[in-house]
Amino acid sequence: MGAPKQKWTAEEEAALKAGVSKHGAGKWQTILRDPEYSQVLSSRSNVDLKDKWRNINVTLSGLGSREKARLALKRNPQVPNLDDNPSVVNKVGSDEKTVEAIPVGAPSEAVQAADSKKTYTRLDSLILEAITTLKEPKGSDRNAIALYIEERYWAPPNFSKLLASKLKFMTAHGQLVKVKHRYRISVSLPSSETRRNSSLGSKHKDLPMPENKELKIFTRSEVEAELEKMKGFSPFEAATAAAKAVAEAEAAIAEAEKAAREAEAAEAEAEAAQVFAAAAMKALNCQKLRAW
DNA sequence: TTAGGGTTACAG
DNA sequence: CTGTAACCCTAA
Repeated sequence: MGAPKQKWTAEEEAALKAGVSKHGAGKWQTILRDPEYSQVLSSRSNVDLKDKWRNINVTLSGLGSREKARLALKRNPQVPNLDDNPSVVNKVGSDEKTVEAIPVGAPSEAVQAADSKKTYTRLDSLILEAITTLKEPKGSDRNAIALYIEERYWAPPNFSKLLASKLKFMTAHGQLVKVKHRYRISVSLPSSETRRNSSLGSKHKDLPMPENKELKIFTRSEVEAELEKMKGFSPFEAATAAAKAVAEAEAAIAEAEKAAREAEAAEAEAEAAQVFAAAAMKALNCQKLRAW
């Protein structure tokens, strides 16, 4: 009667996915309580979150005739809407500031959403989420984890390499348990301790836990949501949002590179951060030029 | 509160 | 008419 159907927006979906990445699937109340998401999801209940998450999963794995197209796109960058202009795609990592020409005087109210949506997600969280969601009694193998993340999120071309090194690292630190090519989540949560085995002795110098560093990983929905919002904005507003996003991406790169110097295990992550950031810049630039 | 099963509304 | 997504109900 009064309420026809409240379809989920891209923003809401993005918030949900981000929430699941951080708090884990099933912690709907926790996600809803998180001030970062409560704003976007204010009109949703915990049950709504649960249902939506189920829908996403069902559609993705259960071969909905609709998602088959998605599966086929695998390697293809997302956002089917705005097709990439081959003319603009290059020049990502190295040179830069394609955004310098952008007037930054635009009102900040436009970027409020970008502000609240801190998309800093750790690859660790994604891996844990994958294992948690897959719920395989014996654990999930690398391929299953990779497929999960690739389908649900946004994976770079060299993701396989990155994932392998990450899994190895997490296993070495006791976060994961590897048995016959299958990974399970270690019993105790990350908060406890990192099993500093003194008996091992050797030159082990108590690493500063490279895991503390945060990686910026966009989910498909997050990127889509951002672009969708920009479509409705004026060119100035869109440009401001794009500049902000690129700035964040560059910050993420700097962060990752710095960490890479401190811990050799972070090398792959620094590389990944560049790929993610590059793709984001490409997408945002493309949209920006369109609106301009 | 959450996980499932089931129902209704809407789009193709 | 069929499939999908939001919504609803109930058991654990």
